[in-house]
Amino acid sequence: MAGSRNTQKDAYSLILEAIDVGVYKPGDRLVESDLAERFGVSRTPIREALQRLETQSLLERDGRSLIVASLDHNQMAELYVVRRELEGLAAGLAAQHATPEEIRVLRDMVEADNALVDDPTELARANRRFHEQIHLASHNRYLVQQLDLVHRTMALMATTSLAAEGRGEIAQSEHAGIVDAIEARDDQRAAQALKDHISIAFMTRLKQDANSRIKT
Amino acid sequence: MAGSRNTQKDAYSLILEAIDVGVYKPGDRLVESDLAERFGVSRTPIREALQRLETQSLLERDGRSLIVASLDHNQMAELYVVRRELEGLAAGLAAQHATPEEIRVLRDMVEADNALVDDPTELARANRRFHEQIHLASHNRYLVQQLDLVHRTMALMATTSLAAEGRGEIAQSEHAGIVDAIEARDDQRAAQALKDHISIAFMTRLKQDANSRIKT
DNA sequence: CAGCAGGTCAATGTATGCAAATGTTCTGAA
DNA sequence: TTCAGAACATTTGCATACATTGACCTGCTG
Repeated sequence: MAGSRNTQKDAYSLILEAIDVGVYKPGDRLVESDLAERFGVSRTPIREALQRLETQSLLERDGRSLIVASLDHNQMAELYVVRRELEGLAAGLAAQHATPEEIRVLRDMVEADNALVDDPTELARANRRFHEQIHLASHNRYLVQQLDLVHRTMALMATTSLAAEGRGEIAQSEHAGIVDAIEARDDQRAAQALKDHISIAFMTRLKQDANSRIKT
Repeated sequence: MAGSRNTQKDAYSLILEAIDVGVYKPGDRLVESDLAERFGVSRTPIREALQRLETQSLLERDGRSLIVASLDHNQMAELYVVRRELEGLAAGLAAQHATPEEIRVLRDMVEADNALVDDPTELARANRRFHEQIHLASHNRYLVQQLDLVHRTMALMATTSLAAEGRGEIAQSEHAGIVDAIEARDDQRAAQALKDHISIAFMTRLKQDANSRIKT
């Protein structure tokens, strides 16, 4: 009976979270009946959840069955190109449309997150919240939607670039610069700052990958 | 038995097409059992299709049931902002990564489409193919995916901007300019040309809407 | 006459059964 | 020993039956 924490969450969120946490890793096969049993529901809602995840390309077909999608180097590079552009757009729009309250929240977040620079896991979570706040400040629901998709896809990448030595501090100062630009209502600078931020994050990730390859 | 054109298409494509063609218009309620009967399948595949369409925000919930989403003025504006940016990115990437064959196909398309300037319906179809070809030429699967989403959402807008008087010819010359830039491998110019093209299309649509409002 | 309560009905959400397809393993022969 | 083929097991896809919930309609009461 230990596992019977029947939260009200639907199958979709449950599976998504399981992927996010790493219960299911890229390449793993997801069997409907297994999931149904694990979550204590029938196959029907599981099927629906799986199809939704497939349309978001978090899952992909391998023959007839579904496996957790994995990102090779090319896919990562392609994803970062799109992410860079969309995040840049979001920052620019945020500089134009964010309310004073939203900007204040961003500022507060940066300050609060300074305390987390030594905890990569928590920092990653905070980082996600920060970026999401910028997305919302763009006041463009389609942009928010598309960036959600991008970030969900990024969950397929094993590590966070914030785990890199010293990356936390630097990312924090970049965040501060982005908020400065938004506060100054300078959309060009905000967009550029966020694009640069993403580029650096990507480079950091590439270096991490290069290291882990050699270690293995 | 006339209606028994049992194409191999799945429920998802069938419903999508029905929305595209205008069988179901924004605001219409989609009832599972009706669709099941109409397409000669059970509710199960219909449900799955509906959920997929919902995650793509082509359908939205109204209470417990699903209706075809509709775009108000704000949503249209927001959508065009995102579209402009993504299409611009696609053109820039196409200028960098398109193969000579892909560029040749684009060039041929523009020439062939010159014959269609007086048939808005056909021109709209051709236009879609042209843009899709540019998306593919970007060689970025995530960008293609996101632009697919944008274009599907645009199906919710009633008219095509190509129906406007004289818009066909002008759009054609804009297309030619975009291909020129891609062929010259000038990604900046390609991106800007496509962005401008989208801006003009948006303005055209706004004017159309303004007219139809008064007429009504 | 208006508003509320109760009931009825229709549509959604869930479970389960069945058939078809796919992948796997075991056996037999070259 | 290896490869081919067939039987078998697993899993998906679809259909149908059942449960549940929300909406609407009617009738009663203030």
